[in-house]
Amino acid sequence: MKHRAEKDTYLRIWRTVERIPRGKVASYGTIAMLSGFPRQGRLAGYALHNLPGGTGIPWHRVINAKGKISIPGKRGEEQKRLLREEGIAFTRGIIDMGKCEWRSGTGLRKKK
DNA sequence: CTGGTGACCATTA
DNA sequence: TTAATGGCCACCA
Repeated sequence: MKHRAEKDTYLRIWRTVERIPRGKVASYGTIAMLSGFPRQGRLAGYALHNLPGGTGIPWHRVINAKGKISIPGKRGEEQKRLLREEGIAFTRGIIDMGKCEWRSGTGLRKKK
């Protein structure tokens, strides 16, 4: 095996998503940052879009920075349903960040 | 190589 | 408040 460098990028993101605890959510940008790619939320989205099924990775715990679901179509509806089952509250289709946003420790936070 | 697209984000007006 | 713009990376034709 030789070339696998590209997939490695996705694997990193998938691994980070796997770390999200139940009942919490994280934005694409956060996932990218924790994976070692600051300001590359697009990659997180791309990686999850290419996420194969049956991996057990909680892809539904990843949303955009606005606290909403970025996935169009049926897949998005399914995500909303899964999040509700985990106790995530939706207010007018928006998740209460700051309450449900996952932090990988006390050292990480959003700054303004 | 070039250009376009995407489950994004922060800044600016 | 909403819109528009730039940036950043990976993939595809």
